[in-house]
Amino acid sequence: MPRSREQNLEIRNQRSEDILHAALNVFSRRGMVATKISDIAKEAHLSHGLVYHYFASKEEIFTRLVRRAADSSVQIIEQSQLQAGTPLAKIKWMTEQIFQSFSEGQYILLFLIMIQASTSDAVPDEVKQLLSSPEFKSPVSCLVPLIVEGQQRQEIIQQDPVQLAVAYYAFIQGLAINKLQWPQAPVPDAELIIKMFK
Amino acid sequence: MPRSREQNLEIRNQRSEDILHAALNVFSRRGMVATKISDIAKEAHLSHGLVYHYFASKEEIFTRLVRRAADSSVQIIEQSQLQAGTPLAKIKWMTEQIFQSFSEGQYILLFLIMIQASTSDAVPDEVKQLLSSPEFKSPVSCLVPLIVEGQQRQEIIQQDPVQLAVAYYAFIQGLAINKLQWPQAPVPDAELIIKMFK
DNA sequence: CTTTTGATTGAATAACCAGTCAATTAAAAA
DNA sequence: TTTTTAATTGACTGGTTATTCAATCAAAAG
Repeated sequence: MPRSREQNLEIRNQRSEDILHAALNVFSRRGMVATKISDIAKEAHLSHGLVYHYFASKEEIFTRLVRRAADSSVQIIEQSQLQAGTPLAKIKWMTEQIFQSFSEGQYILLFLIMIQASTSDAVPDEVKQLLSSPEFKSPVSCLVPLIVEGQQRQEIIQQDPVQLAVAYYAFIQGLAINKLQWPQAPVPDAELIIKMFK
Repeated sequence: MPRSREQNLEIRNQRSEDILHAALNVFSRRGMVATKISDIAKEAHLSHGLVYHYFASKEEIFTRLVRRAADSSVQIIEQSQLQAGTPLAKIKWMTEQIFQSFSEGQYILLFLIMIQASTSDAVPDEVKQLLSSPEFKSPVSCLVPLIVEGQQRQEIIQQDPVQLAVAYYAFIQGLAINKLQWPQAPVPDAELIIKMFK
């Protein structure tokens, strides 16, 4: 008798997780196109044939990771909305969460995948559709209402809220990229970025 | 009789400039690896064979653009040093120059090439050597002395100058990337980023 | 130890693309 | 118009990599 259904399921979950994890590491450093399936297989310590047993293509793997990255960012934003306190306090809390995750190691890679996805023309069509679909909430558009509320309470400077949100998000993206370039460089204090709202 | 030496020289200069210009556009949107020589040729309205008449390889073209980008950034930094005024005023002037160039259109693409060059593992070895060579001055290391001077004059907040420089540069990089994603989004005022030093 | 089933492998194939080169074209001047 | 020379073209070659698939392996249970 062979393995039970559950045992096989567990193996499959484990393997596909291994592959996604390996792919995240390689994609974030080399980009999707420059990454060979054999690079992913090597990183995950398995054969390239097995990668195709679990995923139809390199593009499917990339798309899965973009989905995951989008989910993560939504999660962080939603959690910050649930925090008690003023809008600015929520933004600060969110910033601290993001900075903390930058120092840990997997969320920042998802962040970098997201930057690739939204920056490069050389991504799968499915990714382009995902990012331009109405249900995809960009961090900038999520941030704007919070900023407006803070401005009504006079705790945030009176400036174009979209511009402030763009600047905030640009800063975060820039720090993520910097972290990739110099992993040992310290992440600044959340207060430094919050200053732009005052 | 054929064309004169000068006429041919002019044609060659023009063509190689066409190719570099086209390559800059395509590279910045698709990345080096995802860009085919035929993409560059199409963008420049000439045949792919001609690209090889002027350049030995795709990598040579990319490396040339990275050199150009490095030169541009050095130029802006040096110009800012020549400005009259306090260190913070110099930084502000530099920021304004950079923001202005972001709205124009070719310098920002060089900036994006530089980000690719320093972020991706999939760049030619020559680029890696260039960026790690001692004569290459990174913007961060150029900025640190200026920040230290500003701190001595009490016009810049007393914080780790490297961290401030990293944050400043991250912000600039992030804005460049944002501009690629949403070209119509307004570039913020230089004063917004200067706040972090106060 | 044998059987069963699905995970796993890697040789084989197919598609793509960088880079080459023989042939063509275009411009200038005789 | 003809000649000369260098720019320009695009069919072709070689190497690389995505993807397939027939064969093998490994674990569980009788």
